[in-house]
Formats: sequence, C-alpha cells, structure tokens
Amino acid sequence: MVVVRRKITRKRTGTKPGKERILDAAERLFARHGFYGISVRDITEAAGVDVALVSYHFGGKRELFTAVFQRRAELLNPERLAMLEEVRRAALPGVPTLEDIVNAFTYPLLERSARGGPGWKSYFALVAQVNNSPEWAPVLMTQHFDPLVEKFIAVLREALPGCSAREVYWGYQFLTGALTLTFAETGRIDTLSSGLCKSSDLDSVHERLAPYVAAGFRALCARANSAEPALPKSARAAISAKSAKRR
Amino acid sequence: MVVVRRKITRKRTGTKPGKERILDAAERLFARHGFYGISVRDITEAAGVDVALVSYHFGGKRELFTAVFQRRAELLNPERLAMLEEVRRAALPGVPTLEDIVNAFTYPLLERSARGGPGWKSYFALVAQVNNSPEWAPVLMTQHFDPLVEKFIAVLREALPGCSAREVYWGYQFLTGALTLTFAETGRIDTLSSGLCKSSDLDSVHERLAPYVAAGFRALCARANSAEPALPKSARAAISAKSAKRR
DNA sequence: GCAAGTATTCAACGACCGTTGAGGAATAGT
DNA sequence: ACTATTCCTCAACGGTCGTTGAATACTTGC
Repeated sequence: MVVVRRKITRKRTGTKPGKERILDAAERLFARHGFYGISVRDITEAAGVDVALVSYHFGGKRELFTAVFQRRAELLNPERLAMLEEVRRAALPGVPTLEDIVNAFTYPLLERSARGGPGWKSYFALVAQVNNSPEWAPVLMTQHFDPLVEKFIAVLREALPGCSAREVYWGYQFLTGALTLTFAETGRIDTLSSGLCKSSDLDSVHERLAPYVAAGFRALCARANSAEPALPKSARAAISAKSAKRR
Repeated sequence: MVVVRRKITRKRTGTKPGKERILDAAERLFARHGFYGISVRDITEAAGVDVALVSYHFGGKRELFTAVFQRRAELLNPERLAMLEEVRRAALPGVPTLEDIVNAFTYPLLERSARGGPGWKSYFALVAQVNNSPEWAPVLMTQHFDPLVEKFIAVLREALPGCSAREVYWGYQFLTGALTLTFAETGRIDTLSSGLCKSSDLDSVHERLAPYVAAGFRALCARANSAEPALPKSARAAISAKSAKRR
C-alpha cells in the first residue's frame, strides 16, 4: 500500500501554538493505534506542523508519549483527591459508604469522558490501553496514578473494617479493570447487545459501576471472614456484623 | 541506538516446524509490545528462522497476528461451552447460580493462564491488550468470542429472572474488564500492595472473581428493580423478591 | 534414486522510520 | 532600530520496515 504524503503546512492559521496542537493530535492518534502504531510524521501532519517540532518541543517520540499521558493526569488527580476528602468529611464522624468512595474515584473520569470533549475521550481510551499493557503500565500508571490510588485504598479499608488488605486490593483491581475497559469504548457491548447498550453511554456506567463494585467488595469481605476462621468464633462474629452492615 | 543483528539460523535443531515456532515467538512478543511494537524480523530471529517465512506461511504480518489470536481461541471456546452446559445440566430442573456461570466463563481461562505454560500466559496477555484496543477489539474479539459470549449471556439472563437485559450486558462488560486486566499481569497490584498480592496469583483471582461479579450482578438487578418503577407495585415486589434471593 | 512438492534461505527492493543541523521567521526586551 | 530568544521549516542522514523472487534444502511418493 503506497500512501502519497502531501505537505499541509497550514502556517499558523489556527490559534493554538504548535506544541499544543502536537499534544492534541498525538493524544487522538496514540489512543487509537498505540505508541508504535503511529509515526511522528502521522502526528505532525495531523497537527499541521513540521516533523522536527516533536524533537524540538519534547525531545523525542517517547517523551511526547509521556507528555500526553501526564498532561491530563495532573488536572485529574487533584480533583479526585478533593472529591475523596469531601466524601470523607461529609460522613464524619463515621466513614463514607463504599458507593460514595467508588464514585469519588470514578466520577471525575466518567464525567469528563462523557462531556469533556473529544480530547478527554481520547485520553481515557489511551489510559485503557496503557493500563492493560505489560510494557507501559508499570511505568506510566504507577508513576502518575499510584499515589492517588493508595489514598483511595486507605479510605476503602476504613469503610471495610475487619476486611483483610488482600481483599481490598483485589477488589480495587477488579474495579479498575471494569473502569478501563469502559473507557476503551471498543463498541463491543453495542454489537453484543444489538444496540441496546452503547459503549459511549457513560451515564449508564456511572449509575451502575458503584453499586456493582460496592457489592463486590462486600462479597469479598464476607467470603474472607466466613471461610478459614483464624480468630475465635466470637470475635469473628463481631467483625462480620460490622462489615456486613449496608448503606 | 544501534543494535547489531546477528543471524541465528539454528537450522532444524529443534523439533518443531518453522510455522509453529513463528506462532510461539509471535505470541510472546506481540503480547508484550503489541502488533506494531514488534517487527517480523524480531519474531523470526526469536524463532530462529528466516524473515521470509512469515510471508510464506501466513501471507503477511497482519495475517500472522490473527493466526496467533485464533489458534488458542479455537481450543478454548469448545471447553468453555461444554463447562457452561455441564453447569446448566447439573442445576436442572432449576437454573445454575451466578457463581457457577461466571466460573464456567472464567475458569478454563484462569486455569490455563496459571498452569498451561508460558504460551498460554502470553496469549491471555495478548487478549487483554486486544480487548482494550479500539483498533483490534471490534475485529478480533467480536469474531472469535462473541458467539460464545452470547450463549453465556443467555444463561445469565435465565439465572436473573426479572432483570432487564441492559443490566446483564453492563454486568458482563464489568466482568470482562476485570478479567482481562487480570490477564494483563502488569504487576501493578504487586507494587500497590507492597508485594501482598501478586498479579501472577491467578488462584486468588479464581477464588474471588465469581463472588465479586455475582454480587455485582445482583446489585445491578436490585437497583434496576427498585428505582423508577414502570410496573405496578405488586408485580415489582414479586420480581424483587425473586432476584434478591441469594445462593 | 528420482521426481514432485513442500519448506526454508538469501539478497535485495522501495518505503517509511525517528532524529538532526543549519538556517529562516516571528517575537520581546531595550 | 538592534539584539537575543524563541518558534518553526527544510532537507537530509542512517536505519529499519514488510515484502518478494529466485535459488537451495528437505521430505515424500514411487
């Protein structure tokens, strides 16, 4: 397949500077085809700038990729942290519900993917691919999201007294898997359901994910606390009663 | 970075024919770096054969990729279908529990990823990446897994009487997201939990995923049947009682 | 042992890859 | 108006990409 490349060079017609235009184009194209599936020429042509600008502004293709990943993470995490603290404060002197914690974790993401514009939509699709990549996840996800995740897990543990840390970590893993597949918006649920459900209908996900995950967490803890009792029966019963209380 | 490529050409030292060796090497490398992240030369060098063999045996790189994806899907799906039928038969004249259905869906996969050897482990990591890719999922996942998935969803609906199809589809989507992230084995839960949980500990996943997901399904149905009543109250109460029954 | 067919190697093709250095244009400070 | 700085263009580099056609090796059937 031979593709003729015509130079576009729209020469400052737009209002945005080249650096930002590159970030936007890279975000969109990386999200769809991954890091290796897109060349810097693809990106700069889509952005209407010269190839050399990638090296000039970012140092190289790899650094551009991490810059794309970083840009919106820095906007997102403070908001998510604030929402977690707000949920926590509102529940004082008790602890927040699992549903509220999960919502604080997911809502800022789902809301922006749904109504933040195409840039945000691409960004979350990119996060979905990165999160499922053995090559990229240990670097990018850990670096940009783990400090926040640790805070969420700490609050989850407060809301699940008597539940072992292992259950909470596995529950979080299932949550983030469900969430990132949603962001990928591959359209698979659309065809499976013959159009009854739409990948892009993130409001439906927002309604359902928190109840689903919260019930999952409770089931994990109930299972761990009923099987293999390592404590005397009386202590175990007290713990179960506490963690089984709903709402 | 300049990498010197030395020819290996181990010339039929192994027992496997070149076609199979290419499939094995491609599986391992595609799983880690994706379709575009690996060249056919990377693959053929790892397999110890000549570059031209890819075109000869498969027609091209793209066809090799789909062949890798197809090979184990064809082994997997009949077994999963048989397990679903077995679970269904064992529950007659009733319907199987959600836990048993989810296990029939996940166990053949988790078991092979855990103890099927490195080939299977790579394969599921590849599936994880494909499932989260807007470029590949609509083609490969739909083509090779959707017929099976439709059967599972049909049985899930039997086990969730009075629950709308939408809830079941969303519940399935969350399940498959949690499952595929598990297969990716990115090691993120390892660092998050300071080594308390291990990505590779699929037995732990097997114990927990079914209870988690089953509880999630029940929560979705309960939510749908309690909020926004479109039916008269009496009918609604009857449905809720049915779908809320546990175990 | 010979022929037919299959499997594999070899060398090379044009296209595209990421990156770079030299230089031009725009901008800001004085 | 001059200068320094930043932003951007142009042309080209060495390398790697996927693919191919011709030639060689191996296997099978007789």
